Parts: sequence; structure tokens; C-alpha cells
Amino acid sequence: MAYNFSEIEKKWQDHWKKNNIYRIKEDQGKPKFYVLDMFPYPSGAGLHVGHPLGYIASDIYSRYKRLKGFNVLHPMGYDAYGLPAEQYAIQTGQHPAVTTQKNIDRYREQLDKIGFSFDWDREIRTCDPDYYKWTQWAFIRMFNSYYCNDEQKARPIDELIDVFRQQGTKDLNIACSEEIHFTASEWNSKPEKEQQEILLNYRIAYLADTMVNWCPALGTVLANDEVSEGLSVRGGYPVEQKRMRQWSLRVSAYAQRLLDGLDTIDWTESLKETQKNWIGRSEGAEMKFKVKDSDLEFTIFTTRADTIFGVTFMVLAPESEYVPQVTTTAQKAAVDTYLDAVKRRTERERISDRKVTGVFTGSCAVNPFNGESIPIWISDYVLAGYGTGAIMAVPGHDSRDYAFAKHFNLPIIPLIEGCDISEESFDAKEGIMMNSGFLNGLTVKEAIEKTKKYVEENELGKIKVNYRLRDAIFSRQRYWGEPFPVYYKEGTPSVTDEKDLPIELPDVDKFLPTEKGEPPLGHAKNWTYNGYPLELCTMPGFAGSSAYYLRYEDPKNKEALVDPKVNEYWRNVDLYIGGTEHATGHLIYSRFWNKFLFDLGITCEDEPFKKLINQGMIQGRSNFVYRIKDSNTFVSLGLKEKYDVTPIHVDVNIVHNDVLDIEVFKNWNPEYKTAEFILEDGRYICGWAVEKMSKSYYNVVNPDDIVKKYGADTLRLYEMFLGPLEYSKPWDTSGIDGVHRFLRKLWNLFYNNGEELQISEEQPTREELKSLHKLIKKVGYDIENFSFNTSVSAFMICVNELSALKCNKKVILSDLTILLAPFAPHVSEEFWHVLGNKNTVCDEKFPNFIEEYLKESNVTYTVSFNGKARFTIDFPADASGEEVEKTALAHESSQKWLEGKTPKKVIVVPKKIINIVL
RNA sequence: GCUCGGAUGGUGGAAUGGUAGACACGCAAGACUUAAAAUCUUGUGACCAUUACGGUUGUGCGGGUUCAAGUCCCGCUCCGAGUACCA
Repeated sequence: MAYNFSEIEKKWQDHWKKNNIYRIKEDQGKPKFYVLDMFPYPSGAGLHVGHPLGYIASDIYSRYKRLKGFNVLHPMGYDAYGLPAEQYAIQTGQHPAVTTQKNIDRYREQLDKIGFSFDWDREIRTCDPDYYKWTQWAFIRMFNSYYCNDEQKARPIDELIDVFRQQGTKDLNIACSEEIHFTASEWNSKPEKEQQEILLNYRIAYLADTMVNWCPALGTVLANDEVSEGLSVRGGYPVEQKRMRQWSLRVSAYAQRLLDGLDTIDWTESLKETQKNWIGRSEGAEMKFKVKDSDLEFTIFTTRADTIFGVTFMVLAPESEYVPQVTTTAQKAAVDTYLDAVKRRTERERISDRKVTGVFTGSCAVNPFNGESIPIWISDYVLAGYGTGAIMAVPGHDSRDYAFAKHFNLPIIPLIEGCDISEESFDAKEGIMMNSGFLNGLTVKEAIEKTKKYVEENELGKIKVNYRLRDAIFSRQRYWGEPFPVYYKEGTPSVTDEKDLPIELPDVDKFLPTEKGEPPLGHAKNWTYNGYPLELCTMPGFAGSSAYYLRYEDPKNKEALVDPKVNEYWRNVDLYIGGTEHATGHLIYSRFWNKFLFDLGITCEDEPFKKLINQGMIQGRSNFVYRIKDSNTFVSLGLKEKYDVTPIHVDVNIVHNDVLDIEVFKNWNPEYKTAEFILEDGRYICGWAVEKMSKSYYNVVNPDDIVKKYGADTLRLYEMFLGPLEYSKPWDTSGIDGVHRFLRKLWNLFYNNGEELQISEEQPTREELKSLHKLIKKVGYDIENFSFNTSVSAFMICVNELSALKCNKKVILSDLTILLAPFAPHVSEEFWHVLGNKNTVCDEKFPNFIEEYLKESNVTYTVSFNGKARFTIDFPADASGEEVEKTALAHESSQKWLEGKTPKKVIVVPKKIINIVL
């Protein structure tokens, strides 16, 4: 019987489904293990071979852990809200829910063919009201919470209201948008509306006027991680800065915890580094500067307080509130012209074109250390959004200040002994201070500390830690997202009652903004709550994906996001697999969201994802044909230099090992019907390049096609064999035959070279046992270390050895089958039954490794002289070091290299090396 | 600019500091076949030899530590990723 993978795979997939083999329940008797994939956005294009890479890896690990006796939670679902479905709806009028459903069905069909062990009973979709009810619920809780900096924890807002009533803002240390102060009596005398407005300054989910990234082409605002280099990540449209009243989440309050938490989780260093940079903690001081001949003072932030004696000018951000106050009448015209010019520059221009610009305000500030007067300038190299939007400029020791000083001819003072600032500033924090009054002679590090202390003691400012991490803008002017559980009473936002959740997404007849410029929900009829208008924005993509892992634990619970007892069992994700592209988005937001839920006591773990692995991207390997200019003749790769040719992308599915299938090509496009070819060795060889896998490059490989041609088991093994999981690599099918051949070889062990079934009940030989146990050791070790490519190699070696031994012994094959089950579950299941077992292979135990079988009677030592390997000698395994040394030196081959000399030293590494130093 | 990775045959890639290139692809030769495909066997870093079960060299470049370095340290080059006027 031959290896008929299609039949086998269908048979077992049906069996697993019918018998709910992968359905999982809490089981106190077993240790839990939670393996999660980043759930996909179901796009219209369907899956390509790159998508399943991570899913295959996580599936192998899940199945392995199950064999190791763990109760494994391995769910899957869909991140179903998103822009593409909405844009498609705008173009075609087709409701996003309809296209989303269609795409999900397609995804499911494709996923099922690969033989994953997902528990589909736990499937979730972010667009499902039963699911987003809990997204809205979390939002309400955030609205009703503030962040206490002393406790480092979210607390109920009602507590804060009580404090305001009794003591105002006195002695409060809480996270806020801006520092405001009032007394209890001031608070108590404020009207309700004003009190509500003040509370927004403290709520974790708050509505405020903020500078947002507005993308006119998409008609919506975007979060910082959705913008890159002034363009929207999705679509690549220009983004501008705009002041708008928007919902935000006070992620910044959690900055320190998000930073500290990184030390407790097992993520790659590079990913942690990316998050650290994104959070961007910097320690420094806020210092107050008085404006000369005025009562005004303003605050700057600096990490280099030690350079205070080198300040030769001050710079305000153009948007700074101090700008109008410090601008003198004489300079007003110049300043206005400058501000106007800045406003007209787009964010992109500002980033791409870094020329030095600025204007003098006419005012001077007073250096609090030495009383010198320093001019105050305005420049767009100072950002309004970071620190206080104002800096003290030290051109000698900051490259940006240096460029500015050079351009406007401002003085530059060197502060560190021996530094050369004739060409550029000296930015390094090292050296001995000079020109710095009481700091002279100190090292930079000492000076930083001493200055900070001085600033505090003399009340010139305070020590301050700043973070780059911004609050997350949470409103999107779109239709296809979660509605806010928010309504407005005369402009004041309130959240709905929790028992009225979910607030379901209403139907609209148009997905575009309204004529008044409102978001699409403005078209909805009766979009009200108790007679009050509901919020018209929807939530961003990251809302639904921030706590989804918790919902998988208890997906059907109507009373809670997750039952505390259930959460106590499954806890957090032990292994999370997904792409790096979420490093500063999803992986920050879900950590924040989880920490918030942790503060509320909803989850028992502070971090959502214990271990995280980033699978690499699978790129496309595009093929090209070369058309001779102005003709319909195509020339093979090797001969193209002789002609003037245009490379044209050709569908990779009609090219095999870079050889074009000419007949299929002629029918691929009517234009090529009459094409002619210049061949080499009778074949047309195509050129190739590695590019992103994309429809437009004709390099998309559909996993269905691979499954059809080779089977799911081959696809699984091959994707793993391609290289380390974390690497990005092009999809290249040229090696797939080798992996397929391995499965057939294994098949032939059972089926006597493709004929009838033959399994021997005989006891295995020592050699066979050795081969098997070598594999057990290797596979166990490799899976634990996510080195799946080398374990596939180990299988190949083992099967080669067993075939050479013609081993068809049941005892050996039985263990081999279990070992293979995580990688090639269908073929394993088939063998498991052929071997006479009634249960499924995934309920078995991973075989125990027995060292005994690997023991050798002889060990081979390499003898080297001065580190150079020369020959080998076999010794009995139990030979002692001295014995080995003596025999090696006496060996006849040694004489040639010893040349009669006495060795200075001999190093014997047990079972490996004898190095003789002459 | 800064941060983090990486560089090994024709290709993808293996190597707890222990004497490179596992495994696979590709290629070459052979067996089977009328033939091809499939399958199997053998060889395959480079260079020099070929009487050899031989020699030299070899993991981006230059140094160093070590009995021993692809692996550790210092200094470069190139490539990739992230981030970017964050004071």
C-alpha cells in the first residue's frame, strides 16, 4: 500500500472532530499549560503559507506538552474588527459583518486542512456582541478608575471624589493629564458639570482635548503605534497633528510597571529592548527659570542638570503656552510669521527635512545658578508633547543645541576638560567638569547628582522621571469597531450601566461620515441611551485584542469576563507565538490592560504572556521571465544579457525549481498565447527575487495547494525544516521533496516498501534501541528549545538508520509514532491504529529516554598535537584518563608527530580529545 | 544618529570553548529500466596531490585570551530589524 496522505488526513481530521478529541476542560489533577497564537485578522485574501508558520510551531509545542502530561489550553479565534472590511464595505456596500463572516469561513477551512489541535469550542470573535460586551465592560471600569501613584495601582474613582470633598487635591499623588490644584471647599462649590470635567483629568479612560494623529485619507485618528514616519501604517497615507476631543487610555500611568514587568517575563532581549525604548524612561530634573524683568517663570526638563553653566539660550516648542507670554511687542511679527510657517509644515516635512529653524522671542531668562541672562528662542526641534515643551540649551554638549547655536551664531561654552567642540558637540556623559562654578573638578556623573540635590535643596525645581510612552488615543471615527458604552448629557460623558451591556453596533445604511462630518455611526437611527445620544466613535483595533486571552479561558461565561476560579487554574499564557510587528502596539496595550484588570482583582497574574516567541516572516520568492523589448519573445535567464529585456513577474505556481512550464504560461495570460521562447538546454529558466508575499507579485503560495500535492504533514514538517522559527526566510519549495521522501520512507518501514503491512513482534536489538533513544533525547531537547528544524533532521536520521536496519519492530515503531505525533499528527495517528491501538496517539505519554541504550562500548578519541587533530584511537568506554594518555603517547602514529620530543603537557578531555602540547 | 540582531559550501541551514559544514536541497557518477520517472548506492567546502586509510587551507576583516575559538574579549566592515529632533 502506498502513502495516500489525502485519504489518511481526511480520515483522522474527521475522527478528531467527531469525537471532540481536542476539547479541553479544567482538570485540577493535571498541570495546566496555555499555548496561544496571536489571533488573525481574517482578510479577504485568505491564508498564504507564511501565516501557518507560527500556528504549526505552537501546535507542535501543544501536542508535545499534552504528551508530557499537561492539560493544554490551545484556542483560536479572530480579530474580526478592522479597516479593510470597512473600506470594502464603502466600495461595495456589502456589510462588513457579511464579508467578515465569509473570510472567517475561508480561514477556518484552510486552517482545518493543516490538522491543528485547536479547541474550536472556545473560538472567539472580537465583533461578536457576547465578546465585545467584555471589552465595553473593561472600558467602563477604566472610566470609573483613577491611578494612585503611591500604591502604584488603579483605584475606584469614587474614592477620589471622597478625597476631593474632604481635602481637595492636597497631598495627592495620582496620575493625571495636567496638574491642577483646588481645595475641598472649592471642589464642593463647583457645579456638577465642572466636577465631571475635572474628574476626566484623572480617569484611566478619559475624554480630553489632545494633539492627535489625524489621517484625512482614512478619516480617523490613529494611535502612535499606528503611525510611522508621518504616514499611517495601514495604507501609508499622510498623518497630521490636530487638536481634538478624543477618548484616551491613561497607559502612561502604568509606564513604570510596564518597564519593571519586563524583568519578570521570558521574552527575547530585542523585543524587551524595543518596549523599553518605546516606554522611554529618562531620569532628570524639572527646573524653574524666571523671565528677566517679569514675574513670569517657566519649567524645563533636562537630564543634564550638570551642564547648567553652559546654557546659552532657552528654547520653547512653537505650541508652548509660554510663547505668547514671553514674546515682546518688538518680536511679535517675527514670531507670528515663524509660528505660521511651522503650522503649515506637515509632520512629514518636519521629519524628512531637518533644517534648523527658529525665532527669538525678545525675552531673556535668568540662569538660577549664576544669574546670567539667557535669550529665549522658539524652535520646532523642541516638541510640545515631551517633558514641559521647553528646554535649556547647552550647545557645547548637545548636538541639536549645537546645530541651532551654530546656525544662529549663539555662544557655545565647553564644560568638560579637554573636549573639542570646534566641529561638533561633546555629548558623552564622561570627563571632568570645568567652567561650572561649584561643579568644577567633578566627574559628569558626580556633577549630575550634585546638581539634582542642589536643585531640590534650593527649590529651583524637582527631580523628575519622564516617559516617552503616551496615553493611547482610543477613539476611531469608523463604523466597524466596538461602540463605546458612553452617552452624553449636555456634552458631559457618562458610561452606561454595566447591566445594559453589550451596547450593540447599530446598522447604518452608509459607512461614510455624515454630511455634518460626524463618524459613520451618525447615520444610525435611534442611537441613544435613555434618551441621551450615544458616542459616535468606535474603539480601535487593539481594544478587542487586549484581553482576549482571558476570554478563551471561559468563553461562554455570561456573568463575567472570566470566572475567578477558572482564571485561578489557567492563569496566564505560558507560551505566546506571533510576529514582532506588535511589539509596540498590541503587546504594550494588552500588558497595560491586563495590569489594570489585575489591579481590579479580575486576573491573578500581573503579566499576560510569560514566554513569547516571534516567528519570522515568510517572504515570497518571486519568479521573473524576461521579455525582449518590443516583442513577444522571452529569453531564458542565462541568455538574457545578450538582449535588451524587461523582467516580468510570473506566477510562481507555474514555475518549478525555476523552470517555467511553457504551455501553462501561454494560457496564463492571453497576451502570451503566441509567445516565443529562447531556451537554454531545452528549458526556460526563470530569474528570482525575494519580496514580500503579495498578490501583485504573483508569488503567493496557498497552503491548500501544498496540502493537496504533498499533504498537511509534509507542509507542517517542511515549514519547520525551513530554518529556525525566528528567522525570516523566503518560501522556497525546492526542498519539500526531501521532507516528503522522509514520510514515505517511514511509511515503507510499516508497509514493506509500499507493499503489504508487516510489523514484527520481535524484541528490538541494541542498535535499534540506540537509534530510537537518540531520537527521544534529541526531540525532547529540541522541542523544549523551539529548535524544530533540527528535530525534523533527527527524525530523518533515525528513519534512515531504521530503514538500513530494516527494522519493523512494533516496540520501536510504537515509540517513534508517538514522537512524531506533534509534527505529523495524521500519519502518526494512522500508524498508531495500524499498530493495533484503539485510543488516539495524543493521549499517549511521551516515551522516556533511557541513557543506558546510548552507552558505547568504545569511544573514539581524537589525538591532536599542539591543537591540530592528527588521528583517532578507540578506547573502551571505561578507560581511565591516565590509561588513555599513556596509550596515545605510545601509539605508533604518535611517534611521527612527537619526533622524539617529550610533551610539555597532555590534556585529556573525557570521551573526546587528547591534546599533546610539545 | 542610537539600540538590538546577524555574517558558516552552489542553496536552506547544523555545531554544551573540544578540533567545522549534521540534515536537506542541488549537482555528479553508478544500479534498476528499451527509455523516462520513481527508488537505491556512492561522491560532493576550496586548493594540491592521487600510491594512499594523504597534505595545505578554511566559519565577513584585523588583533587578543586559551593546550584548543565559528563559539569568549577588543577594534573594524557589511547586511537586517526597531526607533528617531524625547533634551
